[in-house]
Amino acid sequence: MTNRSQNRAHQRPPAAACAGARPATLADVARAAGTSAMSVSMVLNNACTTSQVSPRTRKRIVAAAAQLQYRPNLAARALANRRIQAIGVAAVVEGGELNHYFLEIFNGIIASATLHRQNTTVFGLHDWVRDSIRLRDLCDGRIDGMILLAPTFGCEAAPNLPAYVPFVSIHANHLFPGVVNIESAEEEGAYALVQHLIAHGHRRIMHLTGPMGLTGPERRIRGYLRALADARLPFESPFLVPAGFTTELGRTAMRGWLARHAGDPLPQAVFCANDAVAVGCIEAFGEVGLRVPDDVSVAGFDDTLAARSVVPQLTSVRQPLRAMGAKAVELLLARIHDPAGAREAVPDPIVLPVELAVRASVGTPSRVRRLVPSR
Amino acid sequence: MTNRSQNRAHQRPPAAACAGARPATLADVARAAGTSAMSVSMVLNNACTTSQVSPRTRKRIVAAAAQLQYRPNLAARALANRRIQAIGVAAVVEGGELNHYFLEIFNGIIASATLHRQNTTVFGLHDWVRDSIRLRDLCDGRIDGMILLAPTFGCEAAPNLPAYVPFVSIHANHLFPGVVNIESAEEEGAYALVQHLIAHGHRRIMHLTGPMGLTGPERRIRGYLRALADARLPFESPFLVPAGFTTELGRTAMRGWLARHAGDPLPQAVFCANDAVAVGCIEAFGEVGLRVPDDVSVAGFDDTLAARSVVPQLTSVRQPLRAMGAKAVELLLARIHDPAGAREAVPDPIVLPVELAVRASVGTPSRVRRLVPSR
DNA sequence: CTGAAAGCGCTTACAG
DNA sequence: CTGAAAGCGCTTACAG
Repeated sequence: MTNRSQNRAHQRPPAAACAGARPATLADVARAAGTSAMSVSMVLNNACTTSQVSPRTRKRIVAAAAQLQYRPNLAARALANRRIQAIGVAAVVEGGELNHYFLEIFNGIIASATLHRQNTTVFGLHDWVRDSIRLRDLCDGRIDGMILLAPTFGCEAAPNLPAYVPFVSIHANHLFPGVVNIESAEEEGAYALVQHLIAHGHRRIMHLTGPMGLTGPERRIRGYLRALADARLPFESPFLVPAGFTTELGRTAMRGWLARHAGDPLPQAVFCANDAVAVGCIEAFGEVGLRVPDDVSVAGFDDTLAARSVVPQLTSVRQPLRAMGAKAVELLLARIHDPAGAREAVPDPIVLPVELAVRASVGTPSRVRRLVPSR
Repeated sequence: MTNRSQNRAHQRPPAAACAGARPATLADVARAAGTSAMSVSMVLNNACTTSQVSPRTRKRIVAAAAQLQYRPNLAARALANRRIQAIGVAAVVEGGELNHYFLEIFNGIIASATLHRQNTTVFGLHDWVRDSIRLRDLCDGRIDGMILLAPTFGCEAAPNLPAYVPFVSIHANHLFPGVVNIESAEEEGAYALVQHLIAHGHRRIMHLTGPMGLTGPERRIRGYLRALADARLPFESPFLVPAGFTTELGRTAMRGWLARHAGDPLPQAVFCANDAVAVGCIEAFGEVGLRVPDDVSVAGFDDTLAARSVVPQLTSVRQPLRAMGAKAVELLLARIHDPAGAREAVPDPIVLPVELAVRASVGTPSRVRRLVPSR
């Protein structure tokens, strides 16, 4: 008995079905079945080389494997196969946390990955540009491919991605050569949402924007402007208010606007860059006694869990985040299996449709309201 | 040139810093530096065997490794070291999604794991008991240890965990021999919360419970009952309402109660089993025109993102979910590094303190309200 | 100071 | 039908 297995023997009080202190290897199974490791490997993998194994031997092998609770060692298998059956997911951890947006997409990724028997490894980055090297260092055999969640490299700082690992991005801010990007029809979604507000009779429609310089927020602004123009509503620049992508920033932006515009006519409806911002916006209105949707309508974007966790629930634009995650996994696996072929078959970027999620936070316009300056 | 590297050469249009179509190996670096693989391994790992390497050789090795963008292959390393530098996180995917509770704990796990340079692999299970075998099959070298998130095996169905992989659980429903469980002071939290409601003047306090048969919900009920008793408030059984752990179930439970008890005095405050339930509860009140906190106070539990994403924000019991995730990683790593030793040093279960998160959803009691039956 | 060699546990041509 | 052998890319005693 080696020193190693002695240590292991002490690891835990003898469990019920503890078949041994050390996992069984192929050689162990071969020995128990009175055959060679090769035959065991063939049988257990249903491999279909020229070689065949007799039913008798096969039966003995299966029995021995079950008896020893044999599980092929993943590291050894990965080394021999040059595939580790795992995909990576890289996302930026903002303010120490992965957010709702991540959670939704990740749910799609993990469902699809599990279906395809792939492991999913999550990498939390601090900053896309600064962690570009880490991204590259992660390509050391621990994953077969990687999904980049909303990467925001500028054109000037293209990521240094190795050529021998396939990448797929979701909501990338820029397109990278060789990396398929999965997007959604954000401009159309924003357009439809604002049109919806207009159909409810709203005329003075504010937009709290996302962070500037990013593709997503810009598309939402374009949809907003186009919907106003098509409805022949005037664009009023005080109604285009920079916010960000968090509840905090939404609250601050709306609060600030109310303070600066005391006495001015309030917006009848606010289209927010995402659901989190909408929540902050509703809070800011609440602070000055305005109720949603009675006094003012508010709408979000993304339709994350947050949209359904607010009272009233948010009218929002449903991005197919789960589907986007699942799609990313499928594209990635196609490339992993056929690095040369899968490339041309796919349009780049892939754009998935969005749809309006109509809920309670949008009502009909109330009479013109203003905040009394003294308040 | 082998067939394999030919394929790889076509994988992507020539990238800027593409150092080669195939990742460099230790042998490649050794060749470039004019030395042996062993010396390269020693230098790159700062290994401290008896062996030494001269500064000149060392310099050549470092230069060659950088030039070739050498990254040690993880699978090969894992095979040689019997450690793959990864931990697993197993959680049940309910209704196709990982929830807020998962997200919070996972944020703690990934932060700590990243700090310790460990990969984090997420396994989505459908059912603890049915997937018990899958859990075992995952222990095939792909992870060095595993964290079980809120496992709910009954005593009758103890999981079949292999002895050679360490496990740590968080909020386990039962304790397993050899698995440290990390908990939080849920009963005390519930007690403090109800005490808080009482201090605000509430007397008729309802509790919407979590799923029956689980430790967490039971502890919350005990805290609730004890707080009532200590304040010499009568326990009224219609005020102990079974719900569940989702917004849906919270809404349904509250709605149902209101329908069944039309004309009865309403609760002044509702203590909900978690934040999601509280959101559902607020919605149900909203449907019959009752406002929170003006007409009725509502409090949650857990203090997940949901608690801060509702308007009004929820008074809740803050569970240190992030800290629990981080703690789990640390305990697990201690066991991985010292399977024999780390065991006794640690109390089991570990109980972390909770604290009250006071927000806007709890106010002072309004006069006695009843719903008109006709409504 | 340096390197040849064995071994980690698999897979896969290849030769009986 | 069956198995000995080489190889995947590392690490680590061990012998110069």
